[in-house]
Amino acid sequence: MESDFYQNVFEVVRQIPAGRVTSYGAIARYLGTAGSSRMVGWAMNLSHHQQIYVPAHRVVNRNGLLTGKIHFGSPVMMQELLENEGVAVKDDCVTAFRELFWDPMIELE
DNA sequence: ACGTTGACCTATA
DNA sequence: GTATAGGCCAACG
Repeated sequence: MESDFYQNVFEVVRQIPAGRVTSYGAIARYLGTAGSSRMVGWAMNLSHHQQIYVPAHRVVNRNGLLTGKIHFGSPVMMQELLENEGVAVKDDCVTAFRELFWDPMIELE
């Protein structure tokens, strides 16, 4: 099924442990849609429509920048959520992003 | 139906 | 290491 792509994205994002962050490209690559990372972003956009809660705040871009904070309703909500989970965020960027990076291809293998 | 936009990434200069 | 260009597929107007 084609829509499985989104469901898979939501599932992977849901598997992200608290205090951890990942990138759209990592998920896209894990799903085999490497190069089309934008689709992951669209999936996140639909995540708000999902009945289940999707920790989209744990998903950031390759630079660790909170690009999608605007889509959370409040630009500070995403940062607050991350800080609440123990993720240090400065200037809308994850400080220890490299340390907190969670790769589904490695973690989930 | 066509054109533009978008929560991005990789490559080249 | 920074800057610019291209590519990707789907949804919105």
